[in-house]
Amino acid sequence: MGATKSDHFTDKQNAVATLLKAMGHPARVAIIEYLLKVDSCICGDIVNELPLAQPTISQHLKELKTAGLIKGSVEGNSICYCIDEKAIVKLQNYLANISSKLTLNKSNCC
Amino acid sequence: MGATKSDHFTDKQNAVATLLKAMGHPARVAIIEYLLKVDSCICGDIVNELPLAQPTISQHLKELKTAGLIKGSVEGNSICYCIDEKAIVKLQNYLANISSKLTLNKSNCC
DNA sequence: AATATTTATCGTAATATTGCAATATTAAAT
DNA sequence: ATTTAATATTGCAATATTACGATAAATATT
Repeated sequence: MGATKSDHFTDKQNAVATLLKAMGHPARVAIIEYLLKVDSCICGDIVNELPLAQPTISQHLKELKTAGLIKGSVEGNSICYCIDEKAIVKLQNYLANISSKLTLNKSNCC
Repeated sequence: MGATKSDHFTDKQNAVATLLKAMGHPARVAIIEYLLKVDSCICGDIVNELPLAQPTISQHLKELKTAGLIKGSVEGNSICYCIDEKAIVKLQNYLANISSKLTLNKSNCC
């Protein structure tokens, strides 16, 4: 084996896992942070910012886009990427929900 | 290649990525949700709840534990697992920070 | 002590991910 | 139409992950 058994879990669980996994790599965290830093979605530049080869970054950008964490639109001969706020909010809400349930249940034994 | 170049990124970026990655699998999302559902950290049972073999679950639990998302303590002949609130809060804060910066920068072009 | 129960570890096969060089694609600029 | 610049795709090697059967380790129970 080796393939994740996604069909055994709920759609919600798979959806959340997909988002978390997409962000679960330092290069992709760095990309998100860079997009955040440059404020609006500045085009290009990402390759010069990170210590990775251009094809590698392109691949990471694709993964972030597929997961729905960033959006990209063609802008001249370069491409303009920016964070998709909706995805971030989704994750934020999911974690906030866990967190609030945890603080409610103070019966924790560990 | 194939190994992540963690040494090229900041400690913070690596730390966040590690947490996100640990949660970035449906089985581990399901484990977290189950621990949340049963309120306090009930021991055992996890294997019966999920559609995966016992060694596989044991492995996922280990990953969650290594990442710091859950804590486990021996309780008789079984082991008592529960969510480590600190890790959840860390992720929550990280995403909240991104989110607030995004809503501030309404100069988004996409 | 022997048995049962629970969890961990080992070994291994299947698959996925990461990273990059080489190359292709696309659109702007000359 | 050529050249330049930016991004994507392909192909491939190295490594990591996922999953499970078999087995081990630890503790409870009888």
